[in-house]
Amino acid sequence: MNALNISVSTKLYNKNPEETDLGKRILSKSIELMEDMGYEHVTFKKIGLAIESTEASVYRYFQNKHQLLAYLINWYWGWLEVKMAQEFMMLNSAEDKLKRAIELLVLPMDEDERIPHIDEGTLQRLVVAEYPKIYLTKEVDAENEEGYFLGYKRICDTLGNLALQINPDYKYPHSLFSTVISAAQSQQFFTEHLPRLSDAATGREAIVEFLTEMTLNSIQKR
Amino acid sequence: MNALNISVSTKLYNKNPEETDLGKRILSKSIELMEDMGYEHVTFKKIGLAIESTEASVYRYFQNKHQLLAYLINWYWGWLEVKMAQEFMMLNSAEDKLKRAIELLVLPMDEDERIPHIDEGTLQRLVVAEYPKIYLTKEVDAENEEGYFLGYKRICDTLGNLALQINPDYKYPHSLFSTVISAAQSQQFFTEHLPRLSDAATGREAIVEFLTEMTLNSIQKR
DNA sequence: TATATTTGATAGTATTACTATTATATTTGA
DNA sequence: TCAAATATAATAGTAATACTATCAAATATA
Repeated sequence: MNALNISVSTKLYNKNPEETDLGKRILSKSIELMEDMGYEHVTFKKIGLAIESTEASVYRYFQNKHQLLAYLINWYWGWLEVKMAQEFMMLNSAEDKLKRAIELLVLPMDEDERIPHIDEGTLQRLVVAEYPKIYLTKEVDAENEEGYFLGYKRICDTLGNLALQINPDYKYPHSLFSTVISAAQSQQFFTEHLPRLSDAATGREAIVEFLTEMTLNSIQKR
Repeated sequence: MNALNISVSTKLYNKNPEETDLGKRILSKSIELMEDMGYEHVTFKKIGLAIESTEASVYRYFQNKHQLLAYLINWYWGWLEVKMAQEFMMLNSAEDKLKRAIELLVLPMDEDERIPHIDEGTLQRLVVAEYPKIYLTKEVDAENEEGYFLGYKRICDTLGNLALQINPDYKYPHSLFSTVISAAQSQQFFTEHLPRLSDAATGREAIVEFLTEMTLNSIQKR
């Protein structure tokens, strides 16, 4: 049992990986492998090898690689939600909470030692590199019904509600935060790989500033 | 020869598909197939069948499916750039040009009858559904050097310069427009498949309004 | 008409994404 | 504590995919 448990929809696994040692090794090693060689180059055979077990064992926990990625990404959003809730308790204004949320999305993450089998920093980089792949498929509607995207939707809602506290007339809270969250990811990627698509040569702080300005200017009553 | 020719980097094909009848059929049918069944489910064998030729023929034009998608998406950005240039001639203020650019990104496209082998409307939907897949790979740095993302970068630059005409002190023109362009795509996708991530139940006009507001509020001097 | 190029037809290989089977551990619970 | 249930390891096998190679027929070009 963990000191902290992140809940992920049961549709995202065959057998709950958090409940066994082997399951935890699968999570831990697949984060590492996917971040190292990229989602496309990972196979269940390679994961089996990395966990010193077999391909078949991995299949017992996850139906396929896509489901495994969806699990990991949902776990990340769930964990970020917990993290945000913790930090929001120490802040009063909705504006401060939004600012902090943007920092959490962009700044590097420390390992949460309550959950030793998951390296949150590596997972964050994995999400940056792979995240749109879980919904950009022809199966999106079916998977949406199975709860594949709940984690992400909940975070958008939370932040959208903060925006409405600042300006109850703001018309686009969902669009704004799905945009901000996905920009938080893609600006990190662009800064590293396609710098002409960002102005953040100075690093992550600049991304935070860009997103914070964009968010607050959009919401503001005028 | 076309009345209008969109130039795409020679690194994006083995043999120029615009130069032969078979090549044009490959473009036309692969847009259709990818939009219908999704990138992942398309194979060169299926394209070969659709063009009433063979797998090997498709390989003569493109090294692999990823390169083919990159070609199509670059073609789309090239074409959009031409379209924007045309429309901008009829407008005076930078603000009007930005507004029109956002409409072109979001509103459905009519077929350009100067280019009969490419259905721009279908291609636009393909870009919405698949576009991040061309850069979210471990090969991104190598492919960036080959010019895989030039079309996109040029459009970001053009729009960024318009923003600087409105406010020469604006600090994040590249970040802003890579964000706006990618939000233009993802909001279309979300509206259709994950509506809780957008507020555009009323349709594309709402997306245009959301993006226009966000853009102008971000740029504005204050 | 000779030559070069493009295409069509076919074959073959390595890898991937699974499914199935069975023997052996390990856990559970009566 | 022993029997039953469950989990895992080891292995095998299949269909599809992503290519590469070969060669003859068709077509264009000089």
